[in-house]
Amino acid sequence: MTIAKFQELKQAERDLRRQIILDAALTLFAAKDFRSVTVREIARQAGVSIGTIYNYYPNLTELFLDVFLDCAEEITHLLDDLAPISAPRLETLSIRYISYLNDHMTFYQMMSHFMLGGDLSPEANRKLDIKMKELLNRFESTLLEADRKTDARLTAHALFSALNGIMISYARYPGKTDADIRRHTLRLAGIIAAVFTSHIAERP
Amino acid sequence: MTIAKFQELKQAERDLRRQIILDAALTLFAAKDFRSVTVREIARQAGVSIGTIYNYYPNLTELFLDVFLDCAEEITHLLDDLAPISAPRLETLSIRYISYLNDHMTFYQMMSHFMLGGDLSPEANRKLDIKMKELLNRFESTLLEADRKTDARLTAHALFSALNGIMISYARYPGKTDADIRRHTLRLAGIIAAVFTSHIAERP
Amino acid sequence: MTIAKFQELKQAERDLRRQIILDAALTLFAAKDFRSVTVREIARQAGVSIGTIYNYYPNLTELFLDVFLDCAEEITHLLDDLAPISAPRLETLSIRYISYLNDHMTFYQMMSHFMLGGDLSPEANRKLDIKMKELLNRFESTLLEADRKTDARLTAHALFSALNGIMISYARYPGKTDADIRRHTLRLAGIIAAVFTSHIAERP
Amino acid sequence: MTIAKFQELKQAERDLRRQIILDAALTLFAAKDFRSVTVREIARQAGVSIGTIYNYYPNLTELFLDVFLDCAEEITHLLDDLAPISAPRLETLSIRYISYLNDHMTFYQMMSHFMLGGDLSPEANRKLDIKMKELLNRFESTLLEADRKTDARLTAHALFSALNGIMISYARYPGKTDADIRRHTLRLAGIIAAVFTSHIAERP
DNA sequence: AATGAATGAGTCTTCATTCAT
DNA sequence: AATGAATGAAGACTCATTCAT
Repeated sequence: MTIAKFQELKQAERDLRRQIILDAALTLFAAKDFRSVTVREIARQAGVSIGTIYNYYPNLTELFLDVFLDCAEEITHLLDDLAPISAPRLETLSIRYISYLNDHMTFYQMMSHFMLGGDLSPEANRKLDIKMKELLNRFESTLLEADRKTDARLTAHALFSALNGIMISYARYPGKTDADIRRHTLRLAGIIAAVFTSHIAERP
Repeated sequence: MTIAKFQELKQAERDLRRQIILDAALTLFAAKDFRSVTVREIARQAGVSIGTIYNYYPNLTELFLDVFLDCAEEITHLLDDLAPISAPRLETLSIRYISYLNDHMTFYQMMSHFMLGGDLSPEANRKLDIKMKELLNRFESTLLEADRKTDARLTAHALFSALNGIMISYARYPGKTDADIRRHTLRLAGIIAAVFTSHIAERP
Repeated sequence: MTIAKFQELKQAERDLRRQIILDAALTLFAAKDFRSVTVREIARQAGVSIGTIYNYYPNLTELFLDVFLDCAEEITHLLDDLAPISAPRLETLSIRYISYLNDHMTFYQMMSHFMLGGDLSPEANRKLDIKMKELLNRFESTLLEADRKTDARLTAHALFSALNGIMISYARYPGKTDADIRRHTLRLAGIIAAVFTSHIAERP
Repeated sequence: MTIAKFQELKQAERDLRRQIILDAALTLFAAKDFRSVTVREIARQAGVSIGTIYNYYPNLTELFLDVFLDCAEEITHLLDDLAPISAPRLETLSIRYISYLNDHMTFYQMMSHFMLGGDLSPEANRKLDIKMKELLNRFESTLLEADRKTDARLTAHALFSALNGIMISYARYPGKTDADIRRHTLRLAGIIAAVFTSHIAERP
């Protein structure tokens, strides 16, 4: 029993340090393109040695992936809490998603990185796929709640895609402030939500 | 007069070599992630020296950007030729755009790279903005043709975004072949086109 | 008395664990170059922690040396058992020695490592010298038995050298199997033994 | 014609710099175990940048191998010049070989390294084999000159082995100076030569 | 204008060793 | 005495860019 407790504490400490490393990485990502962040920087920011980083992750890519997965989980939960909310579900969902992306551009950059190019280990690939599927599920279930007649899966894919495209198209806008961009991307999210909502509603 | 001719030829030669370099880069991009292509590789593929490349471009980024701009121009023209086509304009536009992206993943990767992170010179930024606006214009004009009452500009942004998001979401799909991905992404393009079309039509 | 017993057991346990570590190292050496074997690997193979290894050895080099000394002792004893054997002593000795080297390339690699380069502590050096001398003694005594008139010490050195050189020259042979190499090295051992035997016999 | 000259000079310059790098490496090897010499050190010693080293060699191993091959060629030629020398050929050959090894311990260490463990590319392996065979040929031809009846090839292998073993056995000798070691190893070389010579002579 | 060798800062990663528990 | 996470110095190697020819 005591030993079990000890093990538990050990694990808790390990989890904590892992979290410290993740947070350090995330902090750095906020300041610059995540691809240009080095192990040394992360180590310094986390207040641990370089070796420790490799004690928790086999390589940088896996660390980056973990940051991504953490974010994916966070946004997934945020969309979960949507459930009790009443009316225009699609709009709330869309707004919330795009709002998150505005606040976490790194997440979006990583999504682009891993979904388009990233050479991941099979195991890492599996983890990525699972998390992406979970995220997608929130869109699907929200659509099902809005209209049970729709082919939810496919429409969910379309909606998910549509929202994801907003940032790639407008995260960068000549001479606009972050606030401008947020306003514009949220407006687009609203339009897309409206378009999909009307599409569903229109069905007899 | 003779001198003018000489200058002209000189310029033609220069343009040709520049095109050779661009083609070499594009060829390499077809085989691997553009971020991992080196100057040396491009030089070898183009049959010129490294120095020559720097004679045409101040740095690698500008060369990459030029490849991107070339592709942007190409797809813009492809969407132009749509004009004479009658009926379901939105669908044709969407299918054609996504079809191009399937064939030119590098273009899409670069769009993601430059739109999200790329540190470009002001001049490069300007060129990028112009080309992106031209591309966007095709979406806007197509929408206007479909329905003059819509707030075309904003809806065009939404549609453009929606389509762009397809690739980031599904260019990579666990255990699917390129053909599978093409089929799925084109289907999603169709759905998005349909959704936008029905949205427009429904207006009184 | 009881305390003495306790101490004795303690020591026995210590010796056992030390042996376990040595065996683990030897097992790993069978699979790969000993210089590329890490403490971590040895620890895992032995089923002990890294710290424990440093409890028995001040550093990796001393552990490697201990493995080497163990092997040296083993081969020395193998050559000892030669005593009762009658006739062509030199040949039997040579064959047996080279046969051992074929089976324990690590021993040979270590001999090369420690004899040529290894920076050892004075204490370690002393241990190495003693064991090498013991091994050499077997060659000397065998020579003396074969012919009491020879300057056995020097000829023993020459024979020992001659045999040692076989492996460095032919342990690696382009496109040959282990069996081929064993056959060839044993044949060379035979020749060298014959050469030395005839040299001794020829004396008036 | 002029262009040819130009190319020739270019190549000469390249060869020269390559030689400078090789010499730098050899100089460092004289002071410490060649396995502990770093790229940085070689670059500094050669007065070139790290990058330049990699401009001439794909990796450190190939550079080390080249140093080895150069030495192998050198000693091979030294043994060649033996030809005009009259009588006790085997002894002269042996003495000269061991003398060279005393002066070039690095060569011997490398031989041990590459022959026992070194992971080389197939191409590198081929080069190594060729040079070793050339070296071995000198022993074979010397033996043939000494006695045409012997199975020269095999005896050459045995002699070559026997000499090679001298250094691994006595390059390091407790409390002896370099001069002592040289004296002892040369004496052993003499004995081995004598043993082989008498073996050959004794044949009817 | 074309060439391509030289540059070297900067990267990730390894691994023997330490030491608090 | 056993543990094993933390350490961080050190290494090999890359590659965009420069510049003398």
